[in-house]
Amino acid sequence: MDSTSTQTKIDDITPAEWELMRIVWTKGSVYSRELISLMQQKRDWSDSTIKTLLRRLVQKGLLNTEKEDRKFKYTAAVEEIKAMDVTARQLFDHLCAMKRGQTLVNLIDHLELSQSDIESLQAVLTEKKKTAPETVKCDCLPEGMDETCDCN
Amino acid sequence: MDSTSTQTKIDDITPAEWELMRIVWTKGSVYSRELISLMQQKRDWSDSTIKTLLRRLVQKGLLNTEKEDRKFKYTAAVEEIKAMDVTARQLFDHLCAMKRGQTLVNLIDHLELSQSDIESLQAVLTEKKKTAPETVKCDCLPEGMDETCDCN
DNA sequence: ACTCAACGTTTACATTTGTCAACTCAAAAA
DNA sequence: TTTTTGAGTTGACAAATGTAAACGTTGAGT
Repeated sequence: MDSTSTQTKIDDITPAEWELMRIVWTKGSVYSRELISLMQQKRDWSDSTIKTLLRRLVQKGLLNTEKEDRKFKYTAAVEEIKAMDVTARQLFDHLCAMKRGQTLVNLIDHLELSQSDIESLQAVLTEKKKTAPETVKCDCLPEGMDETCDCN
Repeated sequence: MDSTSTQTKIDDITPAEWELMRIVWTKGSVYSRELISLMQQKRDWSDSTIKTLLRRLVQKGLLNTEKEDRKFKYTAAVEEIKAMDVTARQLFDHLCAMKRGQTLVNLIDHLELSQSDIESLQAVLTEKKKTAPETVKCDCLPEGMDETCDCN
């Protein structure tokens, strides 16, 4: 992956970068100055730090810049929902397949969701239930070694 | 945080470390040899690499060791579900509060869940719906700046 | 025309993470 | 007893990440 590559590394957003991306996604497009001041109201980061993060985000293909006067206007190069989906899936890939459901239950129990979020979730679950398997096997051990799994 | 600290860094499990932890959690307790051979059936990592990861996991307080003969028996120092929960919450903390529901919908749609997982999810949702707010506000911008939010 | 403030660019540096090779020791085998 | 081998320990190193100072350029104000 050379520096000329404009490959989007959507699956590689660091925590610090998420914070900036959220602002960009929410505002649609922002100038660095605005970004910096908004960011500094949430985190105690220096201007420099933020500029560096911005530069890296552009390199990673997550932000686009448009020169306007002397300054740059930043806009997201990837959809917020897309980034969220990729990241969430990535995380769940690390979890034992057998325990993903429980993790979701705990997560949902902990999150604040709106009435309509809940309705959408119920809808997708109803649909999913029609073809859901009776059980999902643990996939923590190498292929063909499932018998050894002590999963409770 | 000095090296003598045995503080459990449960919120700081790297991808490579997850792979090892999964094996430990699934098997309950394992000797490094077994761990290494199981791991090598999934990843092309050298013995050394795995030993290093193991060492770091012990340092982080995620694995416990028990000397038996010359070798160590490794056991998880934290519960799998606990680690999963913490990690999942951490991830969702990075996402716009307003779009967490949609992300969950997409995630659930993509995961393979068992009948009972789905039932548990439906149960928790039914319960949650009773007190769920009508809407959840975007929390991407600094406090008191919500009005500026362009969230769709 | 001169100076300063605002922006972007370069450098820098400590940590963390992914990956290993080399080394030490004692148990096991020859 | 000498050798081999399996386990754990050290040292290394590059890339990624968090953080930030210093520097260069140019438009705006004096």
